[in-house]
Amino acid sequence: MNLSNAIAQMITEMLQDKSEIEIQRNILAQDLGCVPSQINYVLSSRFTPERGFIVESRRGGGGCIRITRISYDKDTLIMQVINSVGNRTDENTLRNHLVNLVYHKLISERDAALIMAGCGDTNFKILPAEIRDIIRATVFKQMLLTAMQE
Amino acid sequence: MNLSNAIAQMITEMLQDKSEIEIQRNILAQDLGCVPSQINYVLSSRFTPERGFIVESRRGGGGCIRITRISYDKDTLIMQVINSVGNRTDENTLRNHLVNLVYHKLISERDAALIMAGCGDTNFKILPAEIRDIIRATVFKQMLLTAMQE
DNA sequence: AATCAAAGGTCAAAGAAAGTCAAAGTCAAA
DNA sequence: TTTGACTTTGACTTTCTTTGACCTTTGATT
Repeated sequence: MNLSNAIAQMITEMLQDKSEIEIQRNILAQDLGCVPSQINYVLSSRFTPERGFIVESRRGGGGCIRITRISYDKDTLIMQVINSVGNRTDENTLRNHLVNLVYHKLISERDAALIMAGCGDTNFKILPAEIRDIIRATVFKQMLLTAMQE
Repeated sequence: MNLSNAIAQMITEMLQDKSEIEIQRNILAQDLGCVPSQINYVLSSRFTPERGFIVESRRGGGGCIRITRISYDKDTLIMQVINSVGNRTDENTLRNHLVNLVYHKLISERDAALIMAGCGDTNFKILPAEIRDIIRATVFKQMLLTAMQE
């Protein structure tokens, strides 16, 4: 496992029973033995809005980074996801959405796996990249809506 | 025996008592004394959906290749379907396959609906017809295998 | 106000995987 | 013997990660 995943896991654990934590970037980096900017990398690659997080920060003395898990109104989360997907989306963003949907128990892990299988980049290898993202978005929305029925 | 067969056999052995392994391409290649891209060749020529495998990968630091095997002695009909689909298929044929699979209780109606949602012609409207059938077949096989994982 | 130290932020380069593709090699069948 | 399928190889590409130099913001001190 690489460093970034370890950091992400640690942060996730800190968030286990709270909906919000505050960390000090330099301290965390020192504890982990990595450079401070690596924390930023982890946050921007994994604690994204698609996965249901808000990240805020304050600089200067006493500064810190606050990571908040967004709580959604379930009825509208689906529509928000579909909206934010729009008519094109890449594989990673989609995976993030799915992680979030599963977390909020709007779809099962199984359905998520099935959807991911249908939307993975390998399926669209023969298509030019721009078209891939369009097809992916279409397939995704169709499947998601189907998964939501009943 | 040629190199590719040897590599395939080695991977098969690694999968003997697990249903899933993760390998590092460069390391395996080095162990075997072959160029890394040969691993890709073996995977794409032998560890295909038709033979009951799912192959996924991550690039970058800490990246790896995951190979999942579907236990196919048990699921013979599934494999027959996947094989008969081949690399292109139209929507109607697919629907018939799904009806048949549901009838034999090899997949749930729900899974069938999800798969159909992912493979329907509307999703591929913007693609030329020949390509549609190719993408559809790929998506279908991928999803069907995923649905089979317990 | 001016300054300073203590945060955190940005960005680009280097590193670490895996993927792609086409050229060249092999070998059996027609 | 020519052809065509399958294999081998390596140069080049893409994606993700790690690192470090430099920048900006903020609160405290003078």
